[in-house]
Amino acid sequence: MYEVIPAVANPPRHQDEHVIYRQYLDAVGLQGLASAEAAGLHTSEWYALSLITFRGGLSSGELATRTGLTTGATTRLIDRLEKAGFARRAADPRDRRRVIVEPVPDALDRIESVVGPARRHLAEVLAHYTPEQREVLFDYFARAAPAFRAATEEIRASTTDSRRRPGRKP
Amino acid sequence: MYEVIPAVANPPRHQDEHVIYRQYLDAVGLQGLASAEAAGLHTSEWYALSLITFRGGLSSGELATRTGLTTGATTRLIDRLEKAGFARRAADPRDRRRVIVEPVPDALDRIESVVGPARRHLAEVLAHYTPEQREVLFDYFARAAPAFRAATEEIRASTTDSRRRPGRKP
DNA sequence: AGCAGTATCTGCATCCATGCAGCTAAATGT
DNA sequence: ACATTTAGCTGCATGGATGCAGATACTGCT
Repeated sequence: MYEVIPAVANPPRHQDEHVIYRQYLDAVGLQGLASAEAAGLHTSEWYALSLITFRGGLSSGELATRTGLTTGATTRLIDRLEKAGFARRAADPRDRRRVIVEPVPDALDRIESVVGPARRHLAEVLAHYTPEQREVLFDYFARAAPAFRAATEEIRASTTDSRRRPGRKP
Repeated sequence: MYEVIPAVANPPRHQDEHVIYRQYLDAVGLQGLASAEAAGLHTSEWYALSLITFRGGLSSGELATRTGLTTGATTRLIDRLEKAGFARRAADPRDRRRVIVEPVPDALDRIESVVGPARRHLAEVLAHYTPEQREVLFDYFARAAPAFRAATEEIRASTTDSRRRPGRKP
């Protein structure tokens, strides 16, 4: 993550930070996974829901592109999200072929209510910083989010080869 | 997450922080997901690998408990991790029935090398804080990780009912 | 030694997400 | 008007993860 920084000085602290950060990211990731599962969402559904929530709405095709699924699979994915009440389809007035997938706010809150209680641990952690320190933390959160999104895009872009589905036959 | 704090004063900033934090967590989660996929890992595999990596090694049974899978499914899971080179089985000298699953360090580094480049975005973000500010940030990372792990456990514990596999029938 | 309990593995069946290919509706270009 | 392209949906087939139940190997107790 930041071994990019000139390695000239590589004091023990550096290594510590690396490990700490890695474990932190891992912990956040697992918590997200558990949350998704608690909401009854599979990975791709959670991923898709995040995307449409962040953008406020996405067309089926855009979603297909972003997730890397075929349009057919995406249709099914939207079906599932819709059935579970997390998203709904809306018509695009500009282009009547298109389908805009929107998040359903109530359902999102529903997730939050499932996950919220457990997150009091986080609240406790955040609570014991001074206002100035919180300032720093939230500055980081605000800056890091786009950075993570950029990293995600790069990682996904490089994963078109998908070692997981090797030429499965003609 | 921290709406637990007395809601008496609920200034706009509060709401902002909430949104910022949520989007941040989401971004981190998606990045993790993308990383896992880039490494050719499915959700449960990634989850399991994180667990054994954090603990340095876990028995098959413990892994089954933690993941919520049956022992049979866990065997298969370990098979896949082993085949992919991310973990290996080791004998427990104390109890020869048991199998200890250990992470393979090289494979972990392999993941890091796939994901690392994209994370330079994060490095850039972290780089522009002063040492004092970094101190605060890493203090948070170190404290938040266990908090997330605790939250994860609670969430999973409450998800035994799994609305996803409704009485599927004899 | 024998017996009960425990840890893991294996065979079988099932479920479900996904790819693929063809289809219809709508937009766009000539 | 007609042809072409684009967006999304549906039928069919496949693969892979998982549960379940029984098999096997080992431990610990008596």
